[in-house]
Amino acid sequence: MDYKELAELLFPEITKTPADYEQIYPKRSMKEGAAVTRMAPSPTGFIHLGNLYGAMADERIAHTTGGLCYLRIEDTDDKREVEGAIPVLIDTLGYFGIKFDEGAMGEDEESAIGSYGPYWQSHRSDIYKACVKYLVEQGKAYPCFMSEEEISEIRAGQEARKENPGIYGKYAKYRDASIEEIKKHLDAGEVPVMRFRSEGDPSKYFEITDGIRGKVSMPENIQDVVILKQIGLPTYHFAHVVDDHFMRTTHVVRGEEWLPSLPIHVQLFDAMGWEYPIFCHNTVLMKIDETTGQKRKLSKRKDPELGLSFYKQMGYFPEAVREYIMTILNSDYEEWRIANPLTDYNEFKFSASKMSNSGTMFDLNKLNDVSKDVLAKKSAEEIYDFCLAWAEEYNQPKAESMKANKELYLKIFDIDRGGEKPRKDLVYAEQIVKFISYFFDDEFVVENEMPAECKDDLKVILEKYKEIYDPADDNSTWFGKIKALGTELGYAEKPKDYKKNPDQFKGHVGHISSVIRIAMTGRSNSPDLWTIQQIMGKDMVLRRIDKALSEI
RNA sequence: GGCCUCAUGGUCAAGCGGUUCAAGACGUCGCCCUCUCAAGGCGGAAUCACGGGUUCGAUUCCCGUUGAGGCUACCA
Repeated sequence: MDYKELAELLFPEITKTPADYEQIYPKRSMKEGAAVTRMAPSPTGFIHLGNLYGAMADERIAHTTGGLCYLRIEDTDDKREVEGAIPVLIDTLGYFGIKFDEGAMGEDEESAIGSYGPYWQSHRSDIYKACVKYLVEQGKAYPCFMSEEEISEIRAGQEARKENPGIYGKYAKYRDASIEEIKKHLDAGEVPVMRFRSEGDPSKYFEITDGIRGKVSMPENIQDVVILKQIGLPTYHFAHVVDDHFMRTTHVVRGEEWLPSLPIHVQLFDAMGWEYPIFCHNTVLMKIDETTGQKRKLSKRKDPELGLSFYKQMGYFPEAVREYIMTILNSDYEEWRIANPLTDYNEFKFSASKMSNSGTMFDLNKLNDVSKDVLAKKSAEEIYDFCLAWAEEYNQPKAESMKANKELYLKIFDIDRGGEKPRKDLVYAEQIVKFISYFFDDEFVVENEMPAECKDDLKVILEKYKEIYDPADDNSTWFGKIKALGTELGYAEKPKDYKKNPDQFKGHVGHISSVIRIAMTGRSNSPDLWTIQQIMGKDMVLRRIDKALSEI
C-alpha cells in the first residue's frame, strides 16, 4: 500500500505539514518552570462550580509559576452548541476573578488574542487535517466507511458475546482496505471518517506520572478510534492532542472522567512524535443527595446551587466563593489563610500535587463560614457598594432605597465593623438585605414573641422606657437606665442573680432589654441595641415603642 | 459485563513504616464571656472500610473483598 498516495487522495487540498505548523507555532519563550495551562470548555451554556474549580486550578498553576492560561473553545460538536454561551462563560469566570491571558475573549475568533490561534477548534480544521494526513502517510490512520447501522450491529454482537465493544482488530473493517476499494467508496460519494490505526497490545501496560495522582498504570489502547469526523472536524481525543501540542500547553488540567481515555491520548502523542504535557486529572465535586442520603456527583438539573449564576444571584462576594474553592483546591490553603489573613491569595504557593484525588463533597456550610470571614474584613463602604450593585442587577425592590439612603446604610453596615473582633453575621447580599430589614418601617415585622417573664409588665416597661429614653445618652448611661427600670419593677440587675435566686425576681435585665429589642427590631436577637437606636434616631425609636404598645 | 480511579471523624482533610493509635478547619455538644445574637476563648464526642499478607513494627507497602465515582460515541 502506498500511504503517500492514499494521503494525497484523501487530503489533496492540504499542503501544509505538521513540520510547517511547528514553525508557525514555535515553542514559547518563557522562563524555566513557567506553566502554560488552558481552559477548554465546549459552548454548552451552563457554567457550574466544577468549571470554576477547574478554571481556578488552571489559573493558579499558570500564574504561580509565572506562566499563562488561555481559553480555547471546543466547538467540534455542532449539535451541542448553545448560542452566546462563550461571552457568558467569560463574564462569569471574570466575575469570580478568572482572567485569561490569551485565547478567546469574546463571542468569536475575532475577539481572540495570542499568536497560537485560532482558539476556536472549528477554525482549526486545516491544522487537524494536516496532522491526519501525516498519520495516513505514516500508515497510522485510515479512512473508514462503516455506516452507523453497521457499527451498532457490531456492537450488539460484541455485547451478546461479552466482548469489549468497539472498532478494533478484526472489527476494523477498513483497517486494511486496498486503495482501490477506498477509491470505489470515494467515487460513490461516500464521506469517510478517519480512524487511528492502533498497534496497541492490551496485555501491555504503560505507566505515566499524573501531576495530581502520581504514578498511574493503564493498559494500552487497542481501539481504532475516530480522530476525524465526517464533518471534517476532529474528535476530542485528536483535537486535544493537536491543540495542546501546538498551543504549547505544559499542563493539561481536566476532570478525572478523562483518565480512561488517556491511553488513546498517549498513543496519539506518540504517533505524532510529540512529547506529552503533564496530565493533571482532578476530581469531580460531589454532594449528598437530600432524598437518598447518598453521596453523588453534582447534577445540573437537581442542584441549582452548583450553577455559578446561583451564587451571583444570591449575592455571594466573588472573593468568598474563590476563597472557598481555594480551600478545597489545595488542602493547606486554609491554614495558610489563617496564618496570613490579609495577604493576597496570589502569594499562596499553589501546586497541582497538593490537589485532592478523591471526590470532594461540596459544603455550603463551609462556604458560608468562609464568606463570613471574608465579609468581616470588608469596609462598610465595600459592603454597601457590593449590595447596591447586586440589588440593581437583580432588580431588587431595595435598590432605590439603598441609593437614596447611602449614609444610613453605611451606618448600619458599620455596626461593630473593624477592630479586633468584627461582627461576623453578614454572608451574602440577599441574606444581608433581610438581616437589616428592621431598620425600615415598610419591612418591619415582628418575628419573635415578647419574653414570658415580662408578660404582665410589657405596658409598663414600654411606657417607662419612653420616658427615660434619651438619644443623648451614651451606651452605658442608657443601659444603666434599663437596669434601674428593671430593678424598680422587680427584675434582677444581673442575670446571674436571677439564676441563683429565681424566686426573688420576675426575671432579669436581659428580659427587659429583650422587650425593647423586640419592639425595635421585631426580633429577640440583634446587634447592639443602643447602636441600633442611635442609627434609627429618636423618631423611629418612639414610633416603634408606640407600635409595640398598640399591639399588646 | 470489561477497564480505570479513589477509600482517615458528619464534611474538607494532615499524615507519606516507628515521640501521631492520628494535626488543623467546618459542623455538632458543653462551659466561659455576655442585656440577646454574631463572634471570641476553653473543652468534649467523633475517623484510619474489611480480610489477608510483607515487616521487629503499618493508617502508611502488596494482594483480595466491599463500597463510591468515572469511562466504555463520528459528546466533550
